[in-house]
Amino acid sequence: MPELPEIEQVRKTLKPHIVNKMVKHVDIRLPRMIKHPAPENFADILVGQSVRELKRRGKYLIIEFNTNLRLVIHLRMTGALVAADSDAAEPPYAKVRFDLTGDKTLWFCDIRTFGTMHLIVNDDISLPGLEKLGPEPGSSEFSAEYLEKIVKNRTGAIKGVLLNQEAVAGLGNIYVDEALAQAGILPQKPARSLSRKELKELVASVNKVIRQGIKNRGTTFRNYVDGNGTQGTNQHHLLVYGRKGQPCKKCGRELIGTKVAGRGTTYCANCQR
DNA sequence: CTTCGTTCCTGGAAGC
DNA sequence: TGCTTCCAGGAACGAA
Repeated sequence: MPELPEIEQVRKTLKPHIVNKMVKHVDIRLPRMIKHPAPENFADILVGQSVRELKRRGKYLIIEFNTNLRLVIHLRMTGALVAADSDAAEPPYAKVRFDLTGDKTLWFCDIRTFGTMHLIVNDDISLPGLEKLGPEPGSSEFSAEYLEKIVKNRTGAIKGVLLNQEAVAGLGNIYVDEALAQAGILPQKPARSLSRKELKELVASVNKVIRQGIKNRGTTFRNYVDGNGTQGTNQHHLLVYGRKGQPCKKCGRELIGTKVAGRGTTYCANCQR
C-alpha cells in the first residue's frame, strides 16, 4: 500500500528516467484505469508531449508536461510506476505502457487495478481528492494547533482522522498505526478527547515515522517497489504494523490486533493509552 | 456537518 | 492435496 514515503521514493527514482523525455507511444491494456479523458483520446493528447517535472502531493504523483497538461496518478493499493529499457521484457500486471524517447519505457503495473490516471487538459476537470488534501506531514501548517481544530467535536477514533486525507495528506494504514504507537496513543481513542500535549506528541510522531519511511526508501510489506523496481527497507523498522501477536519492541507485551475505523489495526495495550 | 457501511479488485492465506 | 472462503485496504459514494 504505497503511502507518502513510498510515493516520494517513486518520485525521486522515476524523475531522472522521464524528465525531458517525449512520449512516443501509449498502449492501454486496461482502459478502466484511465478516468479522464476517454481512453481513446488519452494517447492522442500525450503523444509528442515532453515531461517537464514530476511532483508529489499527498499520495498523488503529478507528471507535468506543461502548465496546461498534467497527468495525475494515484497508485491506490498495488499500483506501481516502473521505468525500464524499451527492449526489456514486459513486467507482470502491466496495464499501461508509455514509450519515451531515449529508448525508455514507463510501465504502469497494478495487481488489483485500483490505480487511477487523470489527464487534466487546461484545468478541464477538478479533482476534489487532490484539491481538498490537508497539509503535508513535516510542513509548518501541520501543527498541534491545526490538529486541535480538526479533532474538535469529532467523536470518532483518532485513527480515522489520521486516515482522512483532508485532515492530513499522505498517511495510510501503515504509517497511522506507526505514528500512534510512536506517540503512545490508542488508535480507538475518541479524537476530541486528545489533550494538547497528546496532539503535540502525535504531530511529532507523524513527522518522525514519515521521515523515517522516506529515509528507508519506503515500506515493502507486499508489493511495493520504487521507480527502479527496488523494494524499500522500512518494513524492518516497524513498531506495530503487521506485528500482531508479536512482542512490543518497547515493553515486550503481546501486540493486539483489532479493527478501528474499518481498518486492520495493531497496537500495544500497555504502551498506548 | 459527521460517521459508518459498501463498493471496486486480485493474490495469498486460512479453513475444511 | 484441493477446493472454497476470507482478508488485505484507498477513496468515492450513499445513507443515516
